[in-house]
Amino acid sequence: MSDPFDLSDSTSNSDSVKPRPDGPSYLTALNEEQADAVETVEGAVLVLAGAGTGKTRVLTTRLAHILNSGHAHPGETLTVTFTNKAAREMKSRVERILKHPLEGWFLGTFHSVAARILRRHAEVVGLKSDFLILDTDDQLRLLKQIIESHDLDEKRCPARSLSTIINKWKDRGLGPDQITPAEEVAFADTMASYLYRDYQMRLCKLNAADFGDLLLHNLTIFQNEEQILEEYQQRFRYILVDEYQDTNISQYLWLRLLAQKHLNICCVGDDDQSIYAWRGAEVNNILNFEKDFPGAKVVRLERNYRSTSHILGAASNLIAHNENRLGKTLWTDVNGGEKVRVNGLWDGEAESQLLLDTISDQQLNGHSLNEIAILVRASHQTRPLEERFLRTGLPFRLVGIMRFYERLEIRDAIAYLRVIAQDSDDLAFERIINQPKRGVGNSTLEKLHVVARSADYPLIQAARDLIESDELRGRAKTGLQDLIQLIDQWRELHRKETELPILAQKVLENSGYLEMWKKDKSIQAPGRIENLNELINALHEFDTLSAFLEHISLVIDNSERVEGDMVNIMTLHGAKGLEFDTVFLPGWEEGLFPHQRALDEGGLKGLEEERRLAYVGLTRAKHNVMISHVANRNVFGQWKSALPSRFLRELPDENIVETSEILASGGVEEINEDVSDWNRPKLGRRPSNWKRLSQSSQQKSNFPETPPDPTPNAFRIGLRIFHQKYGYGKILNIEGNKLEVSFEKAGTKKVMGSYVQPT
DNA sequence: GTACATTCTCTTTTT
DNA sequence: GAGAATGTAC
Repeated sequence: MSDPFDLSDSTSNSDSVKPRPDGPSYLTALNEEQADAVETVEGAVLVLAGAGTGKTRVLTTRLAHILNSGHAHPGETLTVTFTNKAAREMKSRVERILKHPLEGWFLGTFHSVAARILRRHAEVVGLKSDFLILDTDDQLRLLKQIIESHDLDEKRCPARSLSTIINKWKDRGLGPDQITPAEEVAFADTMASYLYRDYQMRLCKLNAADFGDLLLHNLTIFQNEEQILEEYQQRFRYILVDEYQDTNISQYLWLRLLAQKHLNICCVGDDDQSIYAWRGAEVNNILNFEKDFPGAKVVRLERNYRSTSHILGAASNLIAHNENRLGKTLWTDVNGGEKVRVNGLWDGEAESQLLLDTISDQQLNGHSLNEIAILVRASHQTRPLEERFLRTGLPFRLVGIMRFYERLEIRDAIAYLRVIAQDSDDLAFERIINQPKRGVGNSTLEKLHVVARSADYPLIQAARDLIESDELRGRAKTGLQDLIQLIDQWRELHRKETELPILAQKVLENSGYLEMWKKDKSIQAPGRIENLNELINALHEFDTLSAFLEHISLVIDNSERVEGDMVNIMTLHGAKGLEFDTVFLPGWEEGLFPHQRALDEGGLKGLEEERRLAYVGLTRAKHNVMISHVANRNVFGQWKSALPSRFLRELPDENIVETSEILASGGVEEINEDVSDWNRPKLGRRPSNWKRLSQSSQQKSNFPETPPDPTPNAFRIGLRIFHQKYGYGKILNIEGNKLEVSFEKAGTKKVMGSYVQPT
């Protein structure tokens, strides 16, 4: 069975390889450019590797070659990737080439390597080596508290915006002291840098670091303690970097500091696949490489071993519309193949249906479902697909959409464990204090905060003190007392080195947390209990609680079921680095893809990044691509009419086959006019007057999701109608396109005529 | 003061 | 359609 996560090149490129009688066998499988990139061991090397040109092969072979040829011991190499998946893959492939397992080297994500270094020198930046790594959710809670503590209006100064601002500063390597007045942004009357400083102080008190801190603290350590920097510079004789186009400034500075001594750095990347600018990635890092490392060797990999010429043609033409790129010409000698299919459909329902039908056909024709992927722009697009898959009974897996460790119940359970591990973990304590309900509400919590703040000690300590005093009474007091007692018991178990699964089991049972979900009769509850059991199960793999907590904060991998033959559903971002026989790309509509927000916030740059995303999507496919767009999409429970994505216009006719069930009168021509005008109207603002060519999909499905017919209904008073949300009702009055309706269940409401249907 | 019901706002992508 | 913020009932 094929493994969907196998990053190996689909096609062996042995046919194109000139015989290379010299050197070890792993080198003989490379083409000329690849071999050049691998064998240029000394000095700085930039490998510009287009999609499907054997990038991973080059990186792994190069590392194996450095080790095998005696240039360095594993401990003298540093290899950084962006995802744990990529790191794992790289490790196993290098070990496969060398035919023995390796230990003690630095191979991992930027964040995990930085965390490892930071733990060794935490005291330099005022942390203890067992500092806690906060994830996005924790960070947001903390910022919210800080905003509240300064009596700022949360509506006008949302924690989310502040986190974006602070993260951006951190991505650029700027600590609170480096924020110049010119850097200050409009947030709460230029209080952002002040709040940033406050936030960092809070983190320090909590003995915690957020994702950005891992790199930023590393930089501080390197800049302040020269001998520590030198130690690492000396140690890392060879540095390898994957996905260099995605590095942000602090990662870039980090790499540059580390590489300064030996200057043996090899970065692999593709500017056309840079899709993380929103996260601070700086494409200039790749564009400036030769300036940063004078005399650097640049190797271009342009021979594509993955896709057919039609797919490559479509992708190349699309990406050629970007102005900001180094420019590469991918080529293949695999000619022909099937053209890229483009389908216009009436609504999301019809789209899902078409996808499922096509997939069923492929399955009948003996295709492996593992080799099929549906790549969406935004994760909420997966839900209607899921429902359709479940109804049809076709197996599927969601890759990276709902991360296991981000689930509510898992986060709660982990919070319990965190409280056991660290007294100072206020965030975790706050999370579990009234979960399950034990009568400790907001006002009690506020009292705890006041005490903790004035005495400058952890929340849990404040709880202990308040129980002793007369401040609390009733259920708040007993509830809190019981909780503290339980925590002390659990800590005792932990001290006695109770096995983690047993400890967790006891925690979940004694706390009543498990019971809470057992009593819950919502549909999700059984699934949550299952997840909790899965968590207990996962704990078997860890010896200590702190090892587990470290794992979850950085290796937030999904516990996906990889086994079995299933269709892969994931976001375009999540698909980078993967490849499949058949790729479905639904939702190519203006506003969704390119996403309106990317355009609003990023302008032309935003558009170009969206286009790169489209390029990434297309180039995942080996043999078949099917793109689809719909005329009506239900966003938010509201029907919006949508125009086909401008990207469709950028695919050459000779590489595509277009079929459409819809016909636009007005609107579609407008999309053709001026490609450089990125500022399109918002999704559905302009009526597009779609006409359905076939009624088939409407007849097939009489689900309430069916969008309103675009032709105006002849409403009259007394007509019985159906509304999606309110159900059946009678029209009482008509004012323009607004109707006053007396609903059978929901009472009298005013609704838009376009949202009701005559029955 | 807490728990429950209701309203209101957002949803791009992630280590 | 969910999660949080707000309002209302104990």
